[in-house]
Amino acid sequence: MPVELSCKSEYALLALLELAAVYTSKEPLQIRQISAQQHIPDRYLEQLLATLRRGGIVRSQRGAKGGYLLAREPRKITLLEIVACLEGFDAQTKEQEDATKFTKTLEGGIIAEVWQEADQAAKTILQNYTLQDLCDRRDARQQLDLMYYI
Amino acid sequence: MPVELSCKSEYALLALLELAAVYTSKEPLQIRQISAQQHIPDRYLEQLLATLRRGGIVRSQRGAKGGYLLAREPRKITLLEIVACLEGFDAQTKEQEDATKFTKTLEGGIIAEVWQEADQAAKTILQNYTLQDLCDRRDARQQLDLMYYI
DNA sequence: ACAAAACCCTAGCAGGAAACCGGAGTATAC
DNA sequence: GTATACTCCGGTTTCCTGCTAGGGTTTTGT
Repeated sequence: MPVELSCKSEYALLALLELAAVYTSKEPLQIRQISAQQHIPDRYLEQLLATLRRGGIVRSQRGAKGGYLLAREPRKITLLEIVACLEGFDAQTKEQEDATKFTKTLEGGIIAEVWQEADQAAKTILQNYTLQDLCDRRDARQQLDLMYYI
Repeated sequence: MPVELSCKSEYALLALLELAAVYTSKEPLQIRQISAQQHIPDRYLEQLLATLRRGGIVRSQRGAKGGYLLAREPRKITLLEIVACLEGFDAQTKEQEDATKFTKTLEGGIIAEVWQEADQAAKTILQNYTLQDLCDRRDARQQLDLMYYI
């Protein structure tokens, strides 16, 4: 299981899906609403949304009647961008880490190269999925479930 | 950095590279030799080699003049097999975990599917590399470094 | 102006996994 | 039979994740 889905990323994606669902209304969604809907600890979700805001993925409206909105349209937000924001690899930090950590020894460098290749393959998958894609897939699934129910 | 290289896997791969280098001699390599060569804590390496033995990747010779050997030729050992042995995902355990953990909610199921796709992409890379490939690449690199030195 | 609603920061804790160490036992070579 | 080296099992230390806590700041509604 090289690619692990952390609880953190899971929560963030669920929250972003909620925001994407109401994106066209331009109305902010509050932390309480999201946490209640998706069963996420609200104080924890607050931190995640703050991180996403600093990463330019959502923007916030302070004060009463405030809340969170997507910073861009769901089609313009890739899953890679989201996990990169949360897990905090700035593309520089990680390159340096992987490049310098074991390049001292020849074998270590070889191993790091292969791992980076596997990493790149996984990243490419996440790069090619947008929030909109997830919404579309959910809607399709929901439609399907409904048909089976009838 | 979806795909992380754990210290455990790194150590194991370095040790296996040492074993692969002397594979044709049929002579066992001792823990002390490997740990000294690659700067790995010997008592820890012992555990890793025990795991690899239970996974059928190396075999051991007890007693004086004992040590470890590869169970098969380096060409027949894939990197995926190695990390699967160490990280302990039996292909059953992980499938169940990913399938049941969040399929209760619709959104969670969608997310898990995408993650599994990314995971599969990374696994495929590791599946297509063998120990022999790493050895070959190391030898080529070594040759190159030597040419630059002269 | 004032209070309530909501976001904003920082610190810290509990649990568990990863990394590592030690001691007593067991098989093999000589 | 002794030295050598693996084997089993348990303990310790360190680190990270998920989560909680308590204060602060900004905005809205009246």
